[in-house]
Amino acid sequence: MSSLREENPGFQKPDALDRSFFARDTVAVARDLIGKLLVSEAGGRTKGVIVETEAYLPSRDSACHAAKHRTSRTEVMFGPAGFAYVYPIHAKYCFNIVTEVAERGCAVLVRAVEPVEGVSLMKRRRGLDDERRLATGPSCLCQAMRIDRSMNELDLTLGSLVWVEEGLGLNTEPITIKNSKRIGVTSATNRRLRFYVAGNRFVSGPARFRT
DNA sequence: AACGGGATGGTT
DNA sequence: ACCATCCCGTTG
Repeated sequence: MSSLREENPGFQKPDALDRSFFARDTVAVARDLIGKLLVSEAGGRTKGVIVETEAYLPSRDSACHAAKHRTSRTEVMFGPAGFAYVYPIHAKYCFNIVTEVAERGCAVLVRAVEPVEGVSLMKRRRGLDDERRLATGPSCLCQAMRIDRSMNELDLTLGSLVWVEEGLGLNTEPITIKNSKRIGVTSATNRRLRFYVAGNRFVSGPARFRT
């Protein structure tokens, strides 16, 4: 009886992207999230432009957590789109957004943002001054924006605590979105399911993964 | 209860 | 290339 799992169409902030955005093909959502704004009001407001994502597909994707078994950990992935799937790994966290229709088991991992608000807060949380490294990498992003396990199963379309907004892009220049193999994934490596802003310095991975 | 493997990230 | 660190799913 988790109230988080209920859909609340009447209470969403105008700014938050609605469920119809997330309830689409996972690759399309991963690609379209590039350039959008990720906002967190957990312990103070932080905001960043999404510059890197990865798609984890509902079928024939052995790297997707939901692929093998439906367990308590992956339960939220089988619910409606627009909910957060936050899971721990190596004593850190990764932030995902559930996609498509319920029962499929798929999501998009947000791997990096370019900080645009709450930079000093991010610096304090990360213990760093180097802006480039504040929210580059999925677990660094979570630490910078204070996203943790308590946000698992949060409805992001409510526009409360954590949500995604329409962005005007990184700057006035047109951006190029490129794709590559997913980082750290050892199976299903034939598919190019990682999307990133070409040449953006806030994208994670070695140099050849950022150009 | 015990075990092994990560959608990591920082260091060598 | 190595490994600290810890959660989770599986196996016994």
